[in-house]
Amino acid sequence: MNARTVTLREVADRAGVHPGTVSRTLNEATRHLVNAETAERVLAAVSELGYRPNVIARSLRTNRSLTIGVVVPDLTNPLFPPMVRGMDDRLAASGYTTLIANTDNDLQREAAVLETMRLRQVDGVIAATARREAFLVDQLGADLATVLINRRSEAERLSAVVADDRDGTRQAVLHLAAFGHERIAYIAGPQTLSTGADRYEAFVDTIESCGLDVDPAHVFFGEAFTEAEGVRGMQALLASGVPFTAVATANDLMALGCYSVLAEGGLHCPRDVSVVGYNDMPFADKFNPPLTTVHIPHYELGEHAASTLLRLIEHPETEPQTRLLPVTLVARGSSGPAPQRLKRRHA
Amino acid sequence: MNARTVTLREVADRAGVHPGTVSRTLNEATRHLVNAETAERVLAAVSELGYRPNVIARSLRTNRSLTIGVVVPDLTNPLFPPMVRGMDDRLAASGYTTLIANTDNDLQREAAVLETMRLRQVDGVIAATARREAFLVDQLGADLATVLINRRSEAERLSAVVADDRDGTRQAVLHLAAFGHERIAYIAGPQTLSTGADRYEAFVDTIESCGLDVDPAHVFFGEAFTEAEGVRGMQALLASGVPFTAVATANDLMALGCYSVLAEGGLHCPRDVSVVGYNDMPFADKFNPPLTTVHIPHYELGEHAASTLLRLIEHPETEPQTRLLPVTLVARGSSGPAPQRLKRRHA
DNA sequence: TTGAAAGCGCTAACAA
DNA sequence: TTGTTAGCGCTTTCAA
Repeated sequence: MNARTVTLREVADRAGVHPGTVSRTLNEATRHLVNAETAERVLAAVSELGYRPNVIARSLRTNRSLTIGVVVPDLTNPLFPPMVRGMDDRLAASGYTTLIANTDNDLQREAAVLETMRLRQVDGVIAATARREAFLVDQLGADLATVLINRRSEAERLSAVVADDRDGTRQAVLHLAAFGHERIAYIAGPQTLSTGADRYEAFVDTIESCGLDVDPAHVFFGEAFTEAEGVRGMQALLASGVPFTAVATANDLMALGCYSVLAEGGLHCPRDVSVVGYNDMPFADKFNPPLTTVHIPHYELGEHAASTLLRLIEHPETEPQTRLLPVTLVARGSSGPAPQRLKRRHA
Repeated sequence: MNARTVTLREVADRAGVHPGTVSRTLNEATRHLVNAETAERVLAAVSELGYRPNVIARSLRTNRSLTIGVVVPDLTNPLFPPMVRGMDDRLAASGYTTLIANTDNDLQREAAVLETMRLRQVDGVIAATARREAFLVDQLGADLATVLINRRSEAERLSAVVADDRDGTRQAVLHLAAFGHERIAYIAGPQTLSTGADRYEAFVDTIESCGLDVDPAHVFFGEAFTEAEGVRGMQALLASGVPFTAVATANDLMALGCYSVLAEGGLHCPRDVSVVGYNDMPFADKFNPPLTTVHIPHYELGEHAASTLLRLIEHPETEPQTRLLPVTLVARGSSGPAPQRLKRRHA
């Protein structure tokens, strides 16, 4: 702290009142209890002395830190900054401050991070980690207001705000089907993440609802939502020898991985193979070709998660609810009509 | 807070010692003052009761919040997440928690954000805002440990960690010169930001040191580091009618803006015009063409800023110092040999 | 090596 | 409407 710390007591002395009165003047909820004239005198003293309330002392007394913990796998993943901003903007508007922590999808770090947040007495937590095992769920929820984002609660015991992954995948597949594609491959995300599992299931459902078949050779299960896994996926798909004219991916980075394998193999996207991503990450429109993908309202997800959490803090007895936000397919250059004749797709 | 809050006093009771002893046991610095056996008993009680120290109470007492404020213009700008992670990783390792706030380059928000941080008794601030006017400088520094990142301190009164913008721009221009370009245009960033001004000055210096001239018609001053300004810049450059074979930009987004104008005008990059960006933003290698640009060690900038701040907090009397981190040109597909013959570059 | 006591700055129940 | 009082949970001087 700096030397120039003015306390409530000093303000009280200056205004010739009791510290309690100053406190009452400064607090919205109790301001009405104090005489207008007195309040004026207090406020004058406050500005003369440049008084700023000590939030820490207040928190100690009130047991509310006005702080919310936000847990993300990695802020560096372009998905999360918009979400976080959505939360922060909403929370800041209500006087809350946001504590952001990265877990790198590591359970140990996740535990450590949550511990830190508890120690800091956060009033609530928004968790953007997508792991399906109910690790957070067990720890939190019961004694800390918690909202999940981008991940449903398996047991439905926690409130969640998620994008409609099933519908998004459905739109992606229908988009390809409308282009006449009948052999559509899929590069799935990790099935340990709810996003990975949901999207894969929706893929299967939609393919079948189109009267098409899911050839096991047409599905690759990535171990992470990364470009490298996209590369592995497309390589495996091509190596299988089973022809396809389009591939849907569980994530834009994977789609990017497909791009490079296709290019290396002398295959043109979308002329030879259409590619559809997922997420509409920033600059997806700048890629070569511009990526057709499913847009997720990241910022709004964040906002809704924040609102939901705020409500939960106000009314702890609220029933958990899952909020599903709509997504939209963004058609760009990476998808087009199915080739007339199926050629072999070997690299 | 939840019902299950165990206090120091309860631990003391359980261990049959005085609260002071528990405190001493739990604090690194004073642990040696307590008998090994006693300490063991205390630690046992701690884990039996699941005690967690109340950080807020500690802060109130010690006047240290173990919290650092980080001020960025906009977390959504891909520059900042890696910086923030660099800081956070370093700070977390020392037990500090990071409070991130966005200003949107708005002075009012900046003031509000800093006020919030003061109220929260942050132990220090890292400011990543690049505005040149010494707004923060006036407010901070004197009474709060402050480190600037990505921006030098005009008066050199604050410590700063910056990338070597002059050298980066130099490298970019020399790269183009080595390709035989003699008419090199420049799309500059806002001159109100130190990054914008430094890079522009380095551009002029380097061009001249190459024995070339800076034609005023070859320079466009963007009002923001955005794609839209890149578009405006390239349009202006082409409209001027003064031929050029390459353009350096103060920022990757601006380079992206150039791409679209060139494409619209039927000009090929790099065959007709080479383009060089700045920052090496994520996925710059995925653009069409892959962008030649100057790589900045964002993560390391963050780490260094954090280390510098930590040192400053430990030793407040340290002289302010500016740390310059090296940058490197990354040659990719958007730059190539100058066309043999200068053609008119009208759109 | 440990206990006692005071107090960080604030809020809130109670009294006046 | 205001003052009084107590105390949030912790650290830290001082004394033993």
